[in-house]
This record gives sequence, C-alpha cells and structure tokens, in this order.
Amino acid sequence: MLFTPSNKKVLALVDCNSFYCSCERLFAPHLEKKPVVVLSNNDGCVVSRTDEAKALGIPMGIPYFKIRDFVKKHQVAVFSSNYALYGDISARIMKVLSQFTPEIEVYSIDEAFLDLTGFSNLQEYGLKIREMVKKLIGIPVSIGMAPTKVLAKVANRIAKKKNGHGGIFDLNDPQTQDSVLETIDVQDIWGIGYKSAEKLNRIKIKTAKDLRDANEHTIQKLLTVVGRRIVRELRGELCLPLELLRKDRKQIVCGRGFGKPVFELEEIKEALANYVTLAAERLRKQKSVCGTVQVILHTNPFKNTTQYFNQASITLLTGTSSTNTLIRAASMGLERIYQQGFEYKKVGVILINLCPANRNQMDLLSYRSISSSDSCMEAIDKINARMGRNALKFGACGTNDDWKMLAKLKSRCYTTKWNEILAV
DNA sequence: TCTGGGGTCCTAGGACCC
DNA sequence: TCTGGGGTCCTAGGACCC
Repeated sequence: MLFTPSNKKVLALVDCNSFYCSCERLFAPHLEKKPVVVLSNNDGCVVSRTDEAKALGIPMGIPYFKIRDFVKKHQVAVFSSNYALYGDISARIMKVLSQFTPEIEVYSIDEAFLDLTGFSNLQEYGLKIREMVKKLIGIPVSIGMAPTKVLAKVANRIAKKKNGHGGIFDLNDPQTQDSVLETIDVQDIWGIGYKSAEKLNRIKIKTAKDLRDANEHTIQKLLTVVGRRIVRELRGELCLPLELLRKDRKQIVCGRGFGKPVFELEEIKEALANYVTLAAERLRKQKSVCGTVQVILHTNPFKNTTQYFNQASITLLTGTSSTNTLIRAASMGLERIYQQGFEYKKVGVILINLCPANRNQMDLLSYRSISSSDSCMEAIDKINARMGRNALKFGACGTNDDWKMLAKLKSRCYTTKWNEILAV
C-alpha cells in the first residue's frame, strides 16, 4: 500500500465503560452481567449504570427514592459512591495508557485522549490497548479514533453503543464520517447541550452532518466561537489540541448538600469549616495560594418553601493556603449572608484568585493585569513603611515614569485613600 | 422523608483610565 | 472643570462537561 503523507492527526479517545460500576464489579465479580448502579453523594441519585441497568430503563440522574422499589424488584445491585477508590483505579489506568504513547491528555476520571499519529494498523493497536487495560486493571474500555477530539467523541459513542465493533471504532475515513454523522443527533455532539440543540433545531439543523455543513458565521452568531470550533472539528480540522500538561486549577470548589434541612448558623459553620479544610488541602497540593474566598449558601430548590440563595466574597490581604486563615475568612463570609428563618440545604466554599505559592503578595494581587518594576515597588514599600503594613494593598505598574505611577495608584484597585498617599 | 459535586470557557455590561 | 472616544479590567451569568 502507498504511504500517503498527511498532516492529519490521529486521536484516540479511551473511555471506561460504566466506570464507577465497573470499579465496584472488580470487588464483586459475581455482578458481572448483572444490573448495577452507583449513587451520588448522600445516595441522592444515580450517577453510573451498567448496560444491564440501562436496559431495565433506569435513567441517568434519577433520584434514588423514585426507583427504590423498582430496583429491589429487579435485583439491581446498588452502591454508594466511593471516590477514593475510583480515583485510585483511574490513576492506574492512565499509567497503563501512557505506555502506549507519551502524548496523552487525561481528560476526566474515566477518559483520556491519546495521540496515535503515525501508528499503523490502528484497529489492532486499539485492541491491544483494550486488552491490556482489561488484563492489568480489569476495567473494560471503548476506543474511538478520529482526526479531532469532537470526531473522536463521536467514534467512541459508536464503539460503545453498536455491537460488532469490538469496542473500537475508527472514524478517520471521510466517507465513513459522512455516513456516520448523518445518524448522530446534534444534541449528542460533545459541546452541544440542551440549549444549543434547541437553537440549532430552530434553524433546521438536526444532525451532526447538518452542523458540519452549516455556515460557520451563522453558527458563530448563534453559539459563539465555541460553536464555530465544533463545526471545524466536525470537518476534521483540529481546533482543540491535546493538553498534555495538567494545568493548575483556576478555582477550587467544595460544598455538599446537607442530608436534612439545617437552620442554625453554628451547624452550617461547622460543615463549612470541613469543606474549607478539604479545599485548602487541594490548594496546597497544587502549590497555590488563594486571594479570594467565596461562600455560597442555599435553601432546597426542590422544596416548596421560601427560597434563599446568596454568596459572599472575602478578599484576603495576603494570598494564603493556611487552613485556619481560610476558615476564618469563610466564617466571616457566612455570617454576612446567613439569615435566620430559612431551611438551609447546602453550603460551600469556592477558592478563587489563585496563583502559584512562590509568588509574593505584590505579585499575587497584580498577577493578572499589572506588570511590576523595581522603582515602583520601592515607592510602595516606602508608603507602606510610613503608613503601616498593607496600607497599600496592590502594587506595581509597568513604567518608571512617576506621573504614570501616581495615576495608577489613584485608580480604584488601590485601597488607600489618595489624600493619605499625598500626605506621605 | 429522600433530587450530586467539581470544573471550564465565553460574553455583555459597568467602571475606570487616558 | 468639561468633553468624547477608545481601551482595559472586572464581574455576573449562561452554557456546557464528566
């Protein structure tokens, strides 16, 4: 066969089948071929189902209390979720996958994109990957191959759904793409959610093929650049490259619903302190400090009672990863928004304004917008020395020009009153 | 009685600056 | 002090994903 030079990428999306359920099956082999579901936190709703459970008609996300009797009747095995276990198994799988290519993006707990550009006999290679993961870890995976991420997602869907593909589907061939995209509902494309699908349907775009062949500008007007990228990816043009390095989180969220309604501030505070502790651990793990702590407090939207949703943001003078400091800030925020008389359902904390811990305070607060210069720093240091620590919260500007510096200092991002600075 | 939790990216609009 | 245009930054909110 002739070798055809091509700059086309070959990406493979490896996706674990019913991941959480498959993990539970590892320790309960007798559940092979039996219906299994895994529930969310507090056993709230179904978050993972095996094919057998799907066949029984159990939908994703259904509240558990609605199917409790049904589940008993059909002898469905039910598990509470065990995220520590799933995380551990996931890490092992990724390790196995990275032996097949160094170019791997771990996309989620149960998915990874692999760059297989240049490999020959993809079908066989895919089978090998599949066998290896099954043999070493015990988890079944499906593999979709295509020139772009969006197409690889489509391919994976087919590998997973249709029997007779051996869990692998190659969508690199343009003719195959043509016939396959026709059968894919626009709503089932990666990145097209419920709202966007509605908009597309309104202008008679129903299938993935319709979307691929649509006018880019029309789509951009409708769905912003996000939609336009999807169109291009469907055409085989790579717009979403592999992200090989794991980036630091830009925000860290930690919160959970209470099992029962809660009324008292102290009780909420205690829960919040726990979440802050967890969030702070994650923060330190990625070696970042946090500049702003946001607290959220909700009543139960499913309940027919007076609703209350609120949030408070606390800006810290100095970036920190200290659990105690963060808890103090969060408690302050909570006190600000807590009101008596509501049945609270959920509290949580969001750490935002994160930056690497090896930057100092000045850098933290100017991290995103303003670049620094020494003379400016010196001036600010002097002002702070005269007026007390942290009189000037933000620092730095891009030039030595005194006038420009003063203009910067006058702007609203500096907390000290201008007259006081003049007095120095 | 009981309805998950943790993320990202994009845009519009306001505030502020020169 | 007034004027307007253009640029940048910040935030809230929307949409989406697993």
